[in-house]
Amino acid sequence: MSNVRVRFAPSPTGALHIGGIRTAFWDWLYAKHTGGKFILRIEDTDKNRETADGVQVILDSLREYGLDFDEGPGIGGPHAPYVQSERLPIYHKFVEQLIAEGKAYRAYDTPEELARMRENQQKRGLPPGYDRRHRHLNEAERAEYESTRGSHAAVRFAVPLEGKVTFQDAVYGEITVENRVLEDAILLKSDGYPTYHLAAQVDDHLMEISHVFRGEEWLPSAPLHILIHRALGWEPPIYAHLPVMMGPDKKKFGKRNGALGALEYPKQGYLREATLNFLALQGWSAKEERDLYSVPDLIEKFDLDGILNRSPISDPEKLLWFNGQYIRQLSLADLADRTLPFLQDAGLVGQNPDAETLAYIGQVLALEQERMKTLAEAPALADFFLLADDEFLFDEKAVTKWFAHPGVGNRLRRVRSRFAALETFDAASTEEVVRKVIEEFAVKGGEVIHPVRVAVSGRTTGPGLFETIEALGRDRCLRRMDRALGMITG
RNA sequence: GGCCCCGUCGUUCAGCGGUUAGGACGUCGCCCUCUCACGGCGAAGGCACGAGUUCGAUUCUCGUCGGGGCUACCA
Repeated sequence: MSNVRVRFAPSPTGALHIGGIRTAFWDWLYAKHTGGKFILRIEDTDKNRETADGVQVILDSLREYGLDFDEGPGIGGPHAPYVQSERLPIYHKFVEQLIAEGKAYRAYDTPEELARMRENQQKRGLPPGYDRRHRHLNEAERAEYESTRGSHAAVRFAVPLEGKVTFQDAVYGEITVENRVLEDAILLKSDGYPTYHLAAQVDDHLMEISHVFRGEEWLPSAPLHILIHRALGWEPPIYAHLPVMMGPDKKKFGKRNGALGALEYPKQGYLREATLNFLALQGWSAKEERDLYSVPDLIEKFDLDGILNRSPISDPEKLLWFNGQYIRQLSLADLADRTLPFLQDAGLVGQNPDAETLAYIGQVLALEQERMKTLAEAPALADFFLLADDEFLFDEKAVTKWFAHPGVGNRLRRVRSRFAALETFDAASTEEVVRKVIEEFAVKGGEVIHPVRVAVSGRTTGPGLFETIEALGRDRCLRRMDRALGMITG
């Protein structure tokens, strides 16, 4: 049994983006790898940014990717509650303790005063930051502020004025920061809610978190967090700051530069195992020349040592490649299960397909599997299989290219009548027919094969012609060829 | 501006003082072939720059340049 306890601590502010899934996945992997626990904690301390369905989106997203947690909202655990807004008294208690020990102080500044202060600093070319004006108020001043503004005071951390903080980050190595560059950060907001700075430290300690995986954007405030832990008399957890994933524009990957919400990827036809494989490699490496890893592989290989300290630029093409790889690995039954909803959404299959339809879909997908890069491409790839014989569309270019050749009508007519007379109608027998006709007319294979393909599918690309013909069946092929014959000019 | 982090093909990841600098995606070419795709083979393409240290630097140190993050009563 390991003592590793990692937590994923998102804020319920809307769509959990794909970077969040990467963090959660790495937490989960590390817990699985070490036999530790994975904890979910909701950091809802900013009621302004919170969305109504925020928590549900987080829960849904984690479930979508199979990232089950051992403790958290809904399932509880030894350190419940796991929602910060339900832990307010806990934070208040520690804030009181810090104030009593002179390690934090009440600050009465109004937002306007702070804005003015920053404005002045800017004007004078000084680095912006709280000037600690309320840190050393005398008794009379404090009493005065307390009586006039006491009800909306904030509590700030009294950063030691001298010294420095040194710590070992699991990813970035030794980090040293001088205390004097640190701010007297707000611990408790005037609305009674704690800031991340306080709440996360208190909870990480109380929940016995051993390793904190979080974005690199937190690196600058890590020393502050360590100072807070120490002020409370606690040993800080091990920090592993993760390189931020970047978009194609080399900016933090987000909605603005192409990142989709975690739940959007499956909707667009991406397989969870492909997305996870891709995400695992966004800033982590097993230090070998390999790309394809199953989730069990990753559980076995994932370690702190492989986490890189430079930000990867997310490449959508690579994700697409992963997806194609995983689609091809799918069993036919699994592929059909997962693709059916896309076919239904496109109106190509009804809501309750019968066994015969399901079998046909399986047959069709077997032919299209190797050319699908996402599940969402299935309708466009396979519509001609599923649409009625007089309904599927003929590609205009295909028609002008192949139906105008001299003699094409005669060749097609002969194929059609031979097809009609065939005893068994399958890929082998129809190919034999077509080859024979090619021979009889003494033309190049394409002069027969391509027009037949366009006739039965309406297009020039797709699975092998004879497999297509077999899947379609004789009746549909004959009707389609008749329809095509009506369009032929050559 | 200040503080912090980073710098190997277009992208990504190996390399950890001596290598023809390797794999993958993408690109291009060839093969397979009824098309498309899959698959196979091959090609182009990189150590940001400058000083040091060293017999020898992609690898160690410093500087320059470049990129990123932070600088809220948001996380």
